[in-house]
Amino acid sequence: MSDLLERLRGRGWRMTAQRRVVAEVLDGEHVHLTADEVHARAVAKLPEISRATVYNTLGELVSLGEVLEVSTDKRAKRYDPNAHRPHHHLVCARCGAIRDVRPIGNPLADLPDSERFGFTVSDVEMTYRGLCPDCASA
Amino acid sequence: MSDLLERLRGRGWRMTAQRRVVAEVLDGEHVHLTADEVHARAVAKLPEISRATVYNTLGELVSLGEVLEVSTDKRAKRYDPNAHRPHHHLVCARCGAIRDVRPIGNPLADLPDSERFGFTVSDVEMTYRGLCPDCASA
DNA sequence: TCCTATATTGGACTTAGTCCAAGTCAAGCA
DNA sequence: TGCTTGACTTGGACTAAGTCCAATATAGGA
Ligand SMILES: [Mn+2]
Ligand SMILES: [Mn+2]
Ligand SMILES: [Zn+2]
Ligand SMILES: [Zn+2]
Repeated sequence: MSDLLERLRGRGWRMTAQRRVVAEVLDGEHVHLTADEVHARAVAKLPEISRATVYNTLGELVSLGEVLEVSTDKRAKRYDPNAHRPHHHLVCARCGAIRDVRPIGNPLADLPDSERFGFTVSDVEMTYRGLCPDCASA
Repeated sequence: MSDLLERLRGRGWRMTAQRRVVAEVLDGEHVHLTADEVHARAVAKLPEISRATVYNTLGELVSLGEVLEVSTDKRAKRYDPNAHRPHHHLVCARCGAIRDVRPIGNPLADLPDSERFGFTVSDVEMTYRGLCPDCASA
């Protein structure tokens, strides 16, 4: 994620301890944390970081296209650092576990003109639901 | 929607003025109202109906499978009476207009085993995004 | 018509998130 | 290296969406 920090510096960002910590927390694959989870992990590394700064930083990262907001459940938004390789999500209906998935085919092409109601369709978001191995065997 | 009222009576529901009004408000196609919108329209017909009752009734309808909860934007949940014919949604990114759509093919089959991570996948929810005719021409 | 389990109500409470005025500090410059 | 300053951070107040509850009302069966 230090390439992320580089890109941000390139865009004129001041490199503060808070922003560095948020970027660190958002590192890895299958990472889909809520703002409060990001805050909790950030506090572990930098105790004085505020909720407001976490929200600010996440919002900035989203509007720069470096992080995606996903709303797979009906609760808090989740923040997904895997923004540069398009993907969809598979969610456990019981425990909430989330995985990144890449279905085959092009779902945009599967919406016939007669079902477009004159819209200019540019994007599709898919959420698969089911039970993860742990929850299925319990 | 009076067949809905019949089904509810059959399930032992007391038929109150409040429940009748909520059911009336949720009538039609392409209906995707928030709880507050349902409440506002219900108040127009039955001024003394409370927010709590609207939430209670919507929750009951959802758990009976008569109404779907959809979260197409990141704001309030929307309530969709079109629960008996499976469908997906097409949302205008600018004004929020929502249409019911039926893509061709079976998106469940498009998720290869190697992308299932051992999950038992049972369902998929698709949200197409774009601009509605009005917003595209503005 | 009466009775009572079921439904409704208003308001307090919670959760997720936004906003702001005041204080702090990163980074360019002397 | 030390100043300066505008960008950044902070805590707390505020909002929106939704839940919960004790008190009250009523649908529908006896
Ligand atoms: Mn993801
Ligand atoms: Mn719908
Ligand atoms: Zn699970
Ligand atoms: Zn529109």
